[in-house]
Amino acid sequence: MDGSRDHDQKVIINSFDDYGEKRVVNEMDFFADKNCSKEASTTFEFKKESKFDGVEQELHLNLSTGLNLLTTNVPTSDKSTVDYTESPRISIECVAIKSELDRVSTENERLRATLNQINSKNYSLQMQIGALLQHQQNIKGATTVDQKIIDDKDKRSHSVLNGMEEKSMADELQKNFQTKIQIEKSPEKKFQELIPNKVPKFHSSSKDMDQAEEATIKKARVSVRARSETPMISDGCQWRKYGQKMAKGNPCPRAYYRCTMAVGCPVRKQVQRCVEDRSVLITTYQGNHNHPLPSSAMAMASTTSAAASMLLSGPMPSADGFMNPNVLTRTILPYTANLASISPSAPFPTVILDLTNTPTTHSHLQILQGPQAIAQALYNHSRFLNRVSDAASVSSESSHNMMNAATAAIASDPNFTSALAEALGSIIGNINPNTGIDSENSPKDASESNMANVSFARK
DNA sequence: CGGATTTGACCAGCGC
DNA sequence: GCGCTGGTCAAATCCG
Repeated sequence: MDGSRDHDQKVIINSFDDYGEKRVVNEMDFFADKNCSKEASTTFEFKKESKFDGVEQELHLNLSTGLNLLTTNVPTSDKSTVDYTESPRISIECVAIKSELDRVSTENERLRATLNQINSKNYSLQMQIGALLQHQQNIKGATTVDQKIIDDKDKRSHSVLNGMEEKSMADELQKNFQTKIQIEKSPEKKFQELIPNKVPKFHSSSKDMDQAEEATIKKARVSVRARSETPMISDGCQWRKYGQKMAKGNPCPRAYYRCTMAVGCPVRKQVQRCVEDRSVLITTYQGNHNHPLPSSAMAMASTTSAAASMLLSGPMPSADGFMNPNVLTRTILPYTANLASISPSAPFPTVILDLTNTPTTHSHLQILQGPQAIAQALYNHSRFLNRVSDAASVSSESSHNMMNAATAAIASDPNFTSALAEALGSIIGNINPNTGIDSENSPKDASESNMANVSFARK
């Protein structure tokens, strides 16, 4: 929460809740003329704004403190100076309010940390469930994901009817998962055979698996396409150029940068103009930062980190020759099968975020029209999470909240790049969307885009 | 003068 | 083995 006090003694407080929605404490005006009456008590108006499907929703919450903070001693002609010696009560109560705000803020931080932990664990479990269901679907064919969820739901309902306690249900689910894991081991080997040689292979032992996942995360890339006349988009990080090469098939040179915000930070990025449209700048990020990031850099860094995690959830063979990289492919965008696909030309697992408003000629790319389409896609994923959450006896509220967060972030944030990154981050789950998004340091051109494309590439 | 950029050299992976 | 390509290194150069 940040606040500022203008010369009229009106305290304006903007805050971002756990899901990135901007909350405006619209009025906290201790000394406005209209409040200068003995009967006046300080009113905090919390105005929560969100936008979905073009409908602006506002939640007004008026809180009356019951404190009469105004006195007739306050000169209305000079509101910027308050004689606290004449009104010691004002000073004391201001301090009390500030103390209370600090306490609430601290409590909020603590709850947020707890919520993040829960969300992280929840997401991890959900992804495991999704991956298992996906495997099951591919193997058995006839059994759909929805059917499995319905089955799980039926089991849970049946258990509830039988008076089983939640712990028993959890145990049952856990047993089911363990059984599924054993069942899926064989198909996993089968799947490995389908992976091209360039793809880091998933090994059977857990130790090797960890190493493979770590290596994959390091190699996983996030490519951002955005219109920009500048040679490099501003993403909040400090970069040092260490090389430039002419890439095959592109007359524009490719520049290589490394993060210089900390010694030994492994993050690299490549910047190159699109051969098809020189106004489009392609920025490819690789690696995870090993140091704290400023809020202005958090959105993009979170996206790259989330993308690496996404790619780790495992690709799936598909009938069209491409390989859908993970369960997210069919959950976040279940009705746009070609949107998330594998590009045979990508040397590393790559997530492509297309923030331009021009359709590309890539056969595997598909354009979503506007923020609402993104929100719809995210909503689809949210629905999936809801179903899985239900099946796993986990509250679906968090998924709804994620949807709201994603929608609000995309629809309300004037900086579309940050909004998309934030939305993705909140969906992926292991990112704290409350870390501030600095719209001033983000590329202007991205904010002008009203169209986005998310695709996945892996080879 | 120190940090950033430029640019040719070098290396590794891959396909033929 | 050789050539091609992508990625990185490091000396030279630039710049504030």
